[in-house]
Amino acid sequence: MHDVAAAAGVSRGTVSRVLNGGYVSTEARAAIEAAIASVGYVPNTAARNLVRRRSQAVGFLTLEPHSLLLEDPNIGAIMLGANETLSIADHQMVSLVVDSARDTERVARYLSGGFVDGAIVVSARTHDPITRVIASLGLPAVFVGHPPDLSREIPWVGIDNAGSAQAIVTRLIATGRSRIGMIASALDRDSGADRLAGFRAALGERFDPALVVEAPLYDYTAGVKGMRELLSREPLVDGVFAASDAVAAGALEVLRESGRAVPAEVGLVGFDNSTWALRTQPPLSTIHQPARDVGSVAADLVLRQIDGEHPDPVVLPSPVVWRASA
Amino acid sequence: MHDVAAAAGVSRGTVSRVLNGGYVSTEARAAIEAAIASVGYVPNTAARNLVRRRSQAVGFLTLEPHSLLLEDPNIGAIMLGANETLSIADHQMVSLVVDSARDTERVARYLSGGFVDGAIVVSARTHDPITRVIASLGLPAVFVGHPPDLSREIPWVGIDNAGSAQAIVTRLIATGRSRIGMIASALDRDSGADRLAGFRAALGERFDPALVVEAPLYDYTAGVKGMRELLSREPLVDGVFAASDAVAAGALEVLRESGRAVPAEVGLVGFDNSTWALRTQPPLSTIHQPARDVGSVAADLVLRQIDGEHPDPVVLPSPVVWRASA
DNA sequence: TTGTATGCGTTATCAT
DNA sequence: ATGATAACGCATACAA
Repeated sequence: MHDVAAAAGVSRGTVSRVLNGGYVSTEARAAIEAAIASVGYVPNTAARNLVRRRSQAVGFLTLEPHSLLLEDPNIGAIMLGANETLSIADHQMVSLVVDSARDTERVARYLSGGFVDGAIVVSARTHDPITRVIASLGLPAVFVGHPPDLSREIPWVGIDNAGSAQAIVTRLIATGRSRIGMIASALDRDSGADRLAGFRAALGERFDPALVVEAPLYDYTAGVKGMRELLSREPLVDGVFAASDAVAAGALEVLRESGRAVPAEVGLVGFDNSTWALRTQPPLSTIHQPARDVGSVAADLVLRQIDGEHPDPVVLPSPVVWRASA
Repeated sequence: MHDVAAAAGVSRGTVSRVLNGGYVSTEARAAIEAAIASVGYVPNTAARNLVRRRSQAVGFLTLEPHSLLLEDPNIGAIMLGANETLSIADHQMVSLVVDSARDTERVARYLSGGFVDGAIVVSARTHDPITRVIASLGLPAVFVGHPPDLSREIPWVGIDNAGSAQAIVTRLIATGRSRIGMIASALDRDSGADRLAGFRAALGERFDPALVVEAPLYDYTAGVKGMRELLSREPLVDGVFAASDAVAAGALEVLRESGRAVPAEVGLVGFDNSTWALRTQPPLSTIHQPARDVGSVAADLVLRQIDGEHPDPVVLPSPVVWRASA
C-alpha cells in the first residue's frame, strides 16, 4: 500500500479511503486505481482484521470420528446451507477438521487466535475440550443438535428426533405390524438416544427391549449386522425401524437375502430422507431432515450473536415421508 | 498481553519470550505464567502472523459442483490425509467451499489476504478464476489431478487414470467377454477423460463408440441410466466398465432388474475401491485409489513449496483389486 | 477532500 | 536476562 500511495502521489490514508469508501476526489481516485493496477496491489485482509478486530470469518467444526464425517451426507448439506447464509452476509466459512489430539489443541488455538468471529459446531459433546474452549472464550457459537449441559449457554438448532421417531413408528404400527424391532445407532449421541426414546414412546406397553439391537454408527454395516441379529432374536419380526436410511439399506439387503418380502412380510422405515432412501428397492419410508436449512439457521444464529443478540434455540420441522417400504 | 506484563511486573518483551522460548529467568517465568492464568490471557495469533508474515495455515478448496462434494467419498479421504500431514507440521488446514460466484470472489480475497501460506486445490480447471488468482499471486499450491495447462507452473499429485483403466479393462477382456461397454462419467474432467482413454486403449481395434454411454457425474444415478441405455443399444453386452464404483452399483441394480446374472452373464468392473465396492452383491472388481495418500502427498508438496523448494508432480500407484463381479 | 498521527497485538532487534 | 522500541499493514479520528 505504501507503494501505491507513492505511485499515486497521495498519502496512505487516501488509498485506504478509496479501498473502503469515503470522501475522495475523482482525480485522486483515478490515480490511485491506476497505481493499484500497475503495482498489482492486493490488500492484506489479515492486517485489516487486526485493526478492526473482526475477521469476517466463521469456523465450522465437526467433532466426529472421521469415518462418520465421510459417511454422513447430512453434514455436507449442513455445510452448504451454512456457507450459503454466511456468504450472503459476506462472511468466510472455514471448515476445520479435528481428527486427533493434536488437531484439538491447534484448532482451539485457532479459535482463540482471532481468526474467526464465531463457530458452528456439529456433534458437540459436553466434555469435549473444544466445547470448553468455546464456552470459556465466550466465542459466539451454535451447536447443531442439543448437547446435554450447555444448551442454555449456547444456542442450538436441530430437529425433534424423538417426536419424529415416534410419529413414523406410530404409522408403522398402523400398517398392522405386531412384532416391531429397532436397529438403534449412536446411542451416545442425542440424536441416537432420542430416536430410541421415540420408538419406545410409540410402542408404549408393547415395547420389548429384546427387539432393540444397538450399533455404534449410522452406517450400512450397522444395518447388515443389526438386521441379522434382529432376525436371530425374533424370526417373526414384521416391522423394523432403522435409525437412519443407510442403516435401513443394510437391513433391506439382509431381508432380501433371507427371503423376506418388503413391505409384504416386513415393513421397514428409516430416518434422514437421504439419497439412500430413493436408491433402495422398494424406496424407503423415512423422516425428512431439513439438513440444508439446519445449516442455514445455524449460520443465522451465529451471525446474530456476533451482532450482540442472544437468540433462542431453533427446532425445525421434520415430517414423515411415506414411500413403499412400509 | 499488556495486562500480563503489568501484572507480572515485566516488559512485554519478556512475556513474549516465555510464550515463544528464549532466555528468561525462573522467577520471571513463574510470575508471568501466574499472571497469564489469572488474567486469562490468550495470544492473538492473527497479530503474531502479521509480524511473522506467515499464517501457519493451508487452504483446501474443492472446485466442484457441490452435489459432487457430497457424493464423492474420495474427497473426504483426501482431506483427512492432507490434514494429518499438515497437522504434524503444525499447520492448520482450513477447508473453503466455493459454491457460487460470490464465494469465488470472497475466497480469492481470502487467499490473497494473508490467511494462508499455501493451498491444495481439488478439481481445478484452467479457466477457473480461483486458479488464476493462485497462479498470479504466486501462492504455493498443489493440484489434485492434473489440469491441462498449468501443470508446469504448479505441481500436482494424482494417479494414472488411463493406465489403470486400461489395466482393469484388459483383465476384463481376459475373462472372455466379447461385447464390452463403458459408462463414462465426467468427461470434462481429466479423470473422466483419461479413464475413457484407457478403456479405448485396452480394446484397441475392437473399440466401438456405440458401446460408450456418457454421464455427467460419477454417481449412482449415472449408473442406472447408463446401464439402461447400454442395454437398449446392445442387449448382448457381456462386459461393463463403470467409471466409478457408485456408477457400477447403479448399473448392477439395473442388471439385476433385467435378469442378467453378474458375473456369469455380464462382467462388471468399477473404479475407486470405495465402500460401494464391498456393499454390492457380488462385490466389485475395481481400481484402488489411494485417496488418503493423495491428500498426504498434496500436503507435503505445499509444505515443501512454502520452504522454497520446487517439487515435481507425483503419480501414486493405483492397483487393480479383483473381486467377484467380473 | 486530504494528510498526519496513533493504535491494533505481536515479534524481534537492539542496547543494557 | 531484560527493557525499550521499531516494525507488520492497515483503519480512522482529528486536524488542516
